[in-house]
Amino acid sequence: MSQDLTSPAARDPDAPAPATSEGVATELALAIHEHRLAPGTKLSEDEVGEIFGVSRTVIRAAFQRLAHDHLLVLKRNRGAFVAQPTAREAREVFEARALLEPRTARSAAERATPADLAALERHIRDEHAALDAGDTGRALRLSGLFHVEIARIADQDTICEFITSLISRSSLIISLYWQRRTAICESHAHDALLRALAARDGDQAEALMKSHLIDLLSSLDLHGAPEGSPSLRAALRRD
Amino acid sequence: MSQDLTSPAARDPDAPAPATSEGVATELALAIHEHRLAPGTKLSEDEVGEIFGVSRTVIRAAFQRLAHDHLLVLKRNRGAFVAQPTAREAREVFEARALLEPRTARSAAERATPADLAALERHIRDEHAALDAGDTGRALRLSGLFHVEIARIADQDTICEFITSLISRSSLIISLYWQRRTAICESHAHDALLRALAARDGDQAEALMKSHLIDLLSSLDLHGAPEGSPSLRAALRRD
DNA sequence: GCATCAAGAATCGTATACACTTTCCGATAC
DNA sequence: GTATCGGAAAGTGTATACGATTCTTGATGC
Repeated sequence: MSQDLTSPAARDPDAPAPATSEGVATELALAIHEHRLAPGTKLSEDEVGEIFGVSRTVIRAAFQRLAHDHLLVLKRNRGAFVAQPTAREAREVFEARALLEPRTARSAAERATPADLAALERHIRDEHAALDAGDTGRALRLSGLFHVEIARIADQDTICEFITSLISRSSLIISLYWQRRTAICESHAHDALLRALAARDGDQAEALMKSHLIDLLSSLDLHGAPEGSPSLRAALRRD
Repeated sequence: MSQDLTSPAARDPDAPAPATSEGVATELALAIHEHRLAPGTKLSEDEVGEIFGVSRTVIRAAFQRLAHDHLLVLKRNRGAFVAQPTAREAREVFEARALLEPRTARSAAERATPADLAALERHIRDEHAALDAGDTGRALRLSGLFHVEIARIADQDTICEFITSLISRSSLIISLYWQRRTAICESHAHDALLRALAARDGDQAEALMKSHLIDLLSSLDLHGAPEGSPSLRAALRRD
């Protein structure tokens, strides 16, 4: 429906087919994160099932998983829609990140191995490359993965899971509320974080992460209506 | 299987039937929280479906939801088992609670209305009553609900959701690792928290919550093998 | 007597079928 | 011309059926 899940860019031709609910969920999450599926888009079970070559049973399981992560909203007897976070929800997500991520960055600084640091550096390089190539969707996703990687380094699975979920939602939030005028992306903040981690400086890593999150939140415009096409359509169709 | 989901105590006879996956999930979660379903117990789809009078389709959805909350563990082609949190997982859950709950208690202190305080007081009364009645399962569940209620008062849905999930897991953890010798339950800590909230004292609420969580964690025995029947059974049956 | 292996039963994974709800669209009344 | 009502179409909710995997159990060989 309107979005091209079938295009070569959306589905890797090498991968034969996910065929599993987890695979479908991952694929759909990727499409949402990279903004190929716009907030408010309705996902039909039949249609998605046909695209992935599986029955509605598998699709429904994938939808349920994504709904639990707040990437989709399920409306009984009406279907699944890509979530449209409200301004309030956006503030709450960043509030939660502010509670979790700074302390996690400190732990990461204390535990990071050379391999970890190399992985982070690679993330930053990829992010810059995507930006230069003009692929902002991919750049934003990689930017989020940088945060997830830090949480992983901290070696706290439970907190890492929460942070992963929050960053996943942040991706949607940014696509709705990002102010284009601040074109200078936050890459420098990630560079500084990496340096703090490499220096094993927990204090600085915590402080940097804290201010980075504040910067991120302040770069959003949470006062006006959400950006993009959905605002009009959603208003008219009252979903 | 072994546990009595069919007993009057397990299923309210007044309620005709949940019939929905959410209802089944709630009912099963309650049974796990009150330790009527022991960690490691296998839940058969057919059996649970027959008990609740619905098909496996509904049951599977409920299982998936509970697995996402770490109350169940799904093993492909083998079935659903009540989770058995490891000592490491227990530490992680309390680590996450330590990051989230103190600051949330502060917010709650700043926002609590008289109605909120009354609800908290009621929770404490119910908890004491359950303890006096010897129903420790119910008492522990109410003790957890006290924390959830504080998160709800803080009016942060996202964080509240995380805390709810963490407390849900804590219930399982406590059932596995609780040391019986500390019989004096934590009721006094809740009383003190309530007083801090009533006094609008955010600083004290935050401090009290922090120390309360430390006390809780230290009352667990995370060194030996998990308590209760599962330890032996699990060792023999190597799940 | 013990281990190994195979056939059967039990259970899960997926697809399909049917019932019910929602939505859409056209006809009718005002 | 507008609003309201009714029926058809589309889509979701649930149950059932069938294939695949795992577990059990009894027989066989060493």
